[in-house]
Amino acid sequence: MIEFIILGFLMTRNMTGYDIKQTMNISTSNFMDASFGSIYPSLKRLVQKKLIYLEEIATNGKLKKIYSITDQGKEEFIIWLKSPIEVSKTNTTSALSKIFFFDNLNNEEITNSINTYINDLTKLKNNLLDVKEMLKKHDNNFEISTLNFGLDFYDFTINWYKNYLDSVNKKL
Amino acid sequence: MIEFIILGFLMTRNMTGYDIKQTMNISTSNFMDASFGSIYPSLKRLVQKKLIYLEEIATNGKLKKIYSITDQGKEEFIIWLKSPIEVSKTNTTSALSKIFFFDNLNNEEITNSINTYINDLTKLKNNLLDVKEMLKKHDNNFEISTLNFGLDFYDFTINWYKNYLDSVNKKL
DNA sequence: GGCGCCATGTAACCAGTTACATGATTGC
DNA sequence: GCAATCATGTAACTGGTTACATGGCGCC
Repeated sequence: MIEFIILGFLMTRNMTGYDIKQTMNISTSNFMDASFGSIYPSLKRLVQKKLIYLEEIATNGKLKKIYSITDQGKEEFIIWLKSPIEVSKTNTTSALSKIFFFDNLNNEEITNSINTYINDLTKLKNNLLDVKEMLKKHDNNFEISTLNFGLDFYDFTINWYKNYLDSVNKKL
Repeated sequence: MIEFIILGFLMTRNMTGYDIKQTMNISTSNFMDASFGSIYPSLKRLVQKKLIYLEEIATNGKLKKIYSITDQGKEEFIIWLKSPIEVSKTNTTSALSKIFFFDNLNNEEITNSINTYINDLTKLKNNLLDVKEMLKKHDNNFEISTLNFGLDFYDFTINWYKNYLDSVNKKL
């Protein structure tokens, strides 16, 4: 996850590990954050995989490590970005971390991705409706509020992404 | 987390590790799940802490491990249940895992907990509004959709819990 | 001269999951 | 007889966080 976020940032400009952390603080920290303890090791791994490369720049006698994305890195990032958004029952991070970088895709690609996502969410919602019916029939006394929250949450999310799609397509 | 869920289940009846997993499957899996690989080690730890105890029952010559909650376990569970619901920017699990077990609290305790939660959510929402204003002023071009999702998500959640409170208090 | 920010890094820990291993019992 | 379910458990891995360690630079 964090590795793709880093690639996404490096799509727009070259950065140090510290820059990445600062940028996350003001842009993504609302839905996803990472500590230096995960950023620096991720950078190391990304260099090993040749998805980014490292230039050590001497500024005032001090070394700064500037990272840039490679062509292979760009490719892998776009593959990840286009891959279906993982549906989660409780967590919105997976979807948000992709739409944050959607300016790297064209409108058709965005529309496809979001439509697939809305479809997947609708399936989950219908599954949950089935569960609710089943529980009702079997007359058990489990707390139903959490299940209702799930249903309302799916409705909210599905609706939100429908509106998002509208606004994306109005831009053209 | 999973340890408290287990305690919550044992509040109503004695169970084996397997029972706990089955019960989670039909009741909490909508918002939280756990594998055997976390359930069995958790049970071991809970016994060590004396929050539950173990009776090995021979059924048809085969040993079954039945776990029961101790008085100390009940106490710790209620302390956890009454403790403030952790606010999360993207995840609903923390809140749901508590309201699932709220039949262990009285209406006043539930109302206090939810009001605190709504308050905390409102603070987070206002922080995010400030961030949005700041970003607007500084005219940067970060994707704003994710921030808007955050705001709408807070609104949805705050509203949902207000309605939940109404329904809880109507029951009396 | 000391505070805050820039800058990089690692070791220990955490709360789980996945995959594997084992074996009894039940129902068709 | 064999598949599904009941039942328990562990080792390796995962994707991080927290805390710690280090040191330079700018500025008041």
